[in-house]
Amino acid sequence: MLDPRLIRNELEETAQKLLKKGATLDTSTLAELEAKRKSLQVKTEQLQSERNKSAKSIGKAKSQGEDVAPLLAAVADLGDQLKEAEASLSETQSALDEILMGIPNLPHESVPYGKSEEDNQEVRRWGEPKAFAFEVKDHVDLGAALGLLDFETAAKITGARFSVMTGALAKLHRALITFMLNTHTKDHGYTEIYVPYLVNRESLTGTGQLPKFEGDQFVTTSEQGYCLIPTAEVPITNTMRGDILEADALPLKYVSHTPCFRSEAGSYGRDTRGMIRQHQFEKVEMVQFVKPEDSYAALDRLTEHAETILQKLELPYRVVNLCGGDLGFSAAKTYDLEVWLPGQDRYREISSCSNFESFQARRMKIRWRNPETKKIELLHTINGSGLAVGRTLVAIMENYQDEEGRVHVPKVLQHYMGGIKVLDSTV
RNA sequence: GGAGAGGUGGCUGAGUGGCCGAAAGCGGCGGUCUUGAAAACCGUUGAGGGUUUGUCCCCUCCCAGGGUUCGAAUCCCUGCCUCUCCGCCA
Repeated sequence: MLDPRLIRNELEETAQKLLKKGATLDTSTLAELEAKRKSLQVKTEQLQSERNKSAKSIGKAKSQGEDVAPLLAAVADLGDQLKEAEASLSETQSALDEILMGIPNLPHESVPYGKSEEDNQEVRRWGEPKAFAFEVKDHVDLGAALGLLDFETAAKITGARFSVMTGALAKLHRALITFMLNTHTKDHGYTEIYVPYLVNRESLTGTGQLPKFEGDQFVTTSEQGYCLIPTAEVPITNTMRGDILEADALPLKYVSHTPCFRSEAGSYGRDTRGMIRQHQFEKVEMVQFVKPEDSYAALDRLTEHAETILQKLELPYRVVNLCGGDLGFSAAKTYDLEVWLPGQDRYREISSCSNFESFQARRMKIRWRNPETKKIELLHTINGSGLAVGRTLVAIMENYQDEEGRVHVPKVLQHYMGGIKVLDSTV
């Protein structure tokens, strides 16, 4: 959520900034509602004050044994007036809140202008896409030939956009998770955390998936209406919901492996082949709670932490600064890591590292005591994938294939694989 | 699933209709003392919002949402959560 003060005092400038993100504000409706809220609030508080005063004097009179009947008569209709005023105030306030909760975060000034993926700005590249002396296969063909990756069976069990992995491929998938978690906990100072995979609606509202993106979630029909997490960002960030953190506890850095569930509504026909876009996938996620002044430096560090995984796996990638139009709802700035996929002859997103500034913290009331101002202030949240495990597996399969259709195991993963160095039809 | 107890400020914990935004203790902060520190003593210390930018006033908040009442932390209803015992279970 944006600071309501921006809507009150800097409405036009805010609307202007949101254009970069491709969002338009209905400024006249907002201004109207805000004016209404103001007058209703003043009126309501006046009535409340009156009620408090009269209640107090009645109490005093009663304790002195005076006749309170005339006093009671004087406030007879106050209750109804107050009830009415409170009702219209809360009505106006919720109308305002509903709009406010649907306004995306403002983009940081360093975010480039643009409408889509095409306009993202390449920041840097690492590694050189390998030149293959043979016709490369994509991961689907490689996996099928090895007999380790099976989409038909997944479709039978469940439906489209699911996969079944067996044997050494399933093991490699698991090895990746352990490798990533170990790297972030040992080398990058993150605390591993295990969280629920079903969350309530407050949590999804806190990080920004609700109310606007209900259609993207898998909602259960349980009594509580729990939702499957679309990313570990949701449960991890919400661990601190409503908390006030001490300055010396910051930054807090958490890493977690969870499955992620996404309905992929609206992506029909995109990436229908293979494991790139699934309803269920594993992800290792890093989340940090940081002081506002540190958040952009922390975003750079966190992005590097994600890059480290790709570098250790020796997978070529590039970093892009997302343009305004491609930026997510809650993000002020996002770096995407895109890994080279020989099967597609292009770079594909494998991690998304974002600074949300105080946008999520305001929704969740996550605050800290600032020793300098001696005040309680909102902190900043940042997070990033480190990495999307399924896509990393795809990248390994395609980048480490050989002419015989075998897949070599990256050096850093070999000791997680119990000595298996090559995935061929015998493993 | 059955039975019971309970949710109060950073923490512990008192408060069963008005004098309660809330005792007391701990913690935090400031001070006295001290070469410095500790101890002791004194003082201070919740959050959000409105109005105003005048620390002057006002409002809201004692799990959440309703209700009763002139007046609710306190009474009633619903929900959520925690704890104890029994049952069941990975």
